[in-house]
Amino acid sequence: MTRSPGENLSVAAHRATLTDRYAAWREQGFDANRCPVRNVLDHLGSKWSTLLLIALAEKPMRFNALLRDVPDISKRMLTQTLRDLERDGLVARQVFPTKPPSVEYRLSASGESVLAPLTALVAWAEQHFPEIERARARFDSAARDGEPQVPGDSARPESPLALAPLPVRG
Amino acid sequence: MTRSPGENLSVAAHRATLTDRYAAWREQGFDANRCPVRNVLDHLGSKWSTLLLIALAEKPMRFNALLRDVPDISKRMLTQTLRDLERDGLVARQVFPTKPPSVEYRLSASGESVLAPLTALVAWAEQHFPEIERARARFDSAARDGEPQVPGDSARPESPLALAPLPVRG
DNA sequence: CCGTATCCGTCCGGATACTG
DNA sequence: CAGTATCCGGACGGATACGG
Repeated sequence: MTRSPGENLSVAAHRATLTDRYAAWREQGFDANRCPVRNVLDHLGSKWSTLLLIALAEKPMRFNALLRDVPDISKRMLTQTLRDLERDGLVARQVFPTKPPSVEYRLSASGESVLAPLTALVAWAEQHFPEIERARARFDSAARDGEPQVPGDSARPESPLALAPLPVRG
Repeated sequence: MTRSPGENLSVAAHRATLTDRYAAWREQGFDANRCPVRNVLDHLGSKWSTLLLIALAEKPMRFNALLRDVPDISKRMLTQTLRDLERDGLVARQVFPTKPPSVEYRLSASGESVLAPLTALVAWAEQHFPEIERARARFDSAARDGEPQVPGDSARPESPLALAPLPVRG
């Protein structure tokens, strides 16, 4: 476990920020309507929204272009996700009265501003993807084997100096 | 619309990165199993995972402590979300053989490393939350009014210099 | 205390067909 | 071209009861 002090400091800073924000939401009663995580990130985390934002990051696109570009998305979900993004003001929809009509979708200023944190998250995801796959494989095989006690495996350190036994109330 | 050139450059950089990554996934046939967005971010975007990561960022916690701390989550969902996070290697589960047994959950090294991009996204969400709420209100009221053509409203600029009319093929 | 098991309603999301 | 309408299976997610 040789970690650079810089890394630790950075982690500590993020930890402090998140803890602080978390406390702030808590003071507001954790109202789902006022908690940005539950209100904004839930949206961004929906199945197709990030993929659409990334697709639109390159250039404005029309409905069927997006349909071809983003694989496996259905018309229904494309419409719905675009509507949600439009409602949140991240994507602007522009209709051209041609015949047949054409509709173009583009990132708004808000939509462009989310690219920065999104890029960071995507970079993290790509970087840690192999590690995550390994973790999943380990977890799944351990589950299949009935999670036996592997003597040499100190990955899950059954700490001997445990918590004090809890007083059993009631 | 006075935007600093620095902001524009930054947007351009993120745009380029995302476009590049997107092209890479496309070359791999966009296999859902190999696309980090669909594979990793879908998980992080699930209803409770980010909230749990933030809660655990402060300090390791036990099951019932999390249950009290994160409002509105049920036992079922807490168990399930923690399992998912554990499977992905973001959270480590440690059992202490006390009586009654106690279980502690803590961020793993991976889990700590995700705090950085997560903090960025949370910060974005908090910062743009008022703007998003305004956008939603505008969208909803426009929908109620049957989306009429408002003369003075140049928010949705029905651009006169539109795309060249599309050649109607077929 | 830390879960699992079960039931059950809701909504997500795909397939298909139809419209302006 | 750009959607809407409808159907429908299955996953999500809460409530409750029970187990180690």
